[in-house]
Amino acid sequence: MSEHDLVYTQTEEFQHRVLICLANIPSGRWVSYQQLGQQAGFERRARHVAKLLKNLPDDTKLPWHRVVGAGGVIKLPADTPAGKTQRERLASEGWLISPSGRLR
DNA sequence: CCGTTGACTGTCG
DNA sequence: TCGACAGCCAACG
Repeated sequence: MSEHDLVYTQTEEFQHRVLICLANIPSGRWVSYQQLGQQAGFERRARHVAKLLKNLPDDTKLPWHRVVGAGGVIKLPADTPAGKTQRERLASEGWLISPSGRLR
């Protein structure tokens, strides 16, 4: 057994908890990167939450589209595949999206 | 060890 | 409302 098997790093803990919280976000709601990090127990890692989401496999069933910027603003550019997917999904869950990306 | 890099954020003008 | 900017912090080269 290697030392790695014994040490649950901060990073692994962070990723594990964030993904669990992500899976629990109900349809029709959104959370900011920062809020998701806080729910997972990490206060100042909004950017790391973003990085984690970015690295998710394309075929993941996790609701990554419900994670947006503070105040409910979509951060992914509208002219990218992921950006379009996010807008489509949020719209299908009842959100109106202003040109600037703000959810209503 | 150090500078860069982000699906970020709050403050300021 | 919008851009610039300073914090943020692990990962990378």
